[in-house]
Amino acid sequence: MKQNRFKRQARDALDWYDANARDLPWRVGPSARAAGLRPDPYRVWLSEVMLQQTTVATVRPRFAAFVSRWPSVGALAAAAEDDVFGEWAGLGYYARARNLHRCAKVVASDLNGVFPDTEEKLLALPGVGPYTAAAIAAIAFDARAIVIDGNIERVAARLFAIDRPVRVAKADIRERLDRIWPNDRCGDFAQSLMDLGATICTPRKPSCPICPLNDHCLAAAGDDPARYPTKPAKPVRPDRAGAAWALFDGRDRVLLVRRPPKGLLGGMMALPSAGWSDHDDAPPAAAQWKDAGSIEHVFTHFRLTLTVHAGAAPKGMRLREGEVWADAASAAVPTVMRKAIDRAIAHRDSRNSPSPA
DNA sequence: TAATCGTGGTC
DNA sequence: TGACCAAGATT
Repeated sequence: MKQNRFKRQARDALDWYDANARDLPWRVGPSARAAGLRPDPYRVWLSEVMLQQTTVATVRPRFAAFVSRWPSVGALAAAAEDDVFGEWAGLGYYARARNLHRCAKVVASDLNGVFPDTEEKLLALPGVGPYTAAAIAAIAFDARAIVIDGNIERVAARLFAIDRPVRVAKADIRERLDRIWPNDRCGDFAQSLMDLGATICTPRKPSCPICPLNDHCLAAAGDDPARYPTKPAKPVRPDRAGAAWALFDGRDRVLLVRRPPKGLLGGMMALPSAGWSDHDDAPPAAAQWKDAGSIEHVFTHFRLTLTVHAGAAPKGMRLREGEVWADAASAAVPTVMRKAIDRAIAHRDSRNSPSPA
């Protein structure tokens, strides 16, 4: 297929994409794409939100679970917020789950269930920032939007040999990308650069010899393509410590409370805990607390050592406001809380049936 | 603007 | 083992 309407960089990337695009559940296949079929905006939006700072491998099964349970934006909008949080548990960045549900409600109620087809309107939706707005516009609607994610930023920094840190070179990168960006197949071009970044133009040890953009790449012409993009040094991660209390009833259930709607683990169910975030819970009432050991967890900006206390609920105990009993082994909670609950369960079981040393 | 916000995989 | 990294948004 001749594609003379494209600049050479775009033509080469698109040709490569036509032969090598990753098969992903939120995309349409090559034959459907050739027939002019576009992907479902709902699925594009959902995948883009899930993929924010999250790997394809992690998203794949979660995306399948979401679209199976909620096949349309209307279905998602009609869901209970708690069910959305439950499906999101373990995915991280929990503000995304809240904004996802808010966005679904806006689209379903105010926009008749139809996603906007322009960057500007998409940008107004909750949880949709500059990247996601451009990605949806380009991929779902083939609008001419310049899509810049971490992959494309890296590919561009190498293609144009941009020496300054990407933080300060953002406008320059956008300008240079604009010059080679096609006027149609914008979504495919964006995804071609993302696939290139994920499979060939990787952060470490890029496979320049097999790259379709090798002939155009200023970094590849130099002696160390991997030195682009330049990144500032990361700040050190401080240590924090706290306590969590796992109160069990007699039937393998554990007491959970809901975290405040904003901030760390916002809106998610969790063990009562204190001392490590800006929110402290009071310890529940137990006849006696036993030290169940501790767990470690690494967040984006600190490391946490959480001391876990395990106890049994007093007979006839009544739940206070916001407290619930949940099956300890299967409760939908953030990973740090899953570790803590598992630690408490292990402690309880080791006490009940000591294993041989 | 810079800080905040999770988690799992890789080398 | 620890540092880096992944289809960023919000305030």
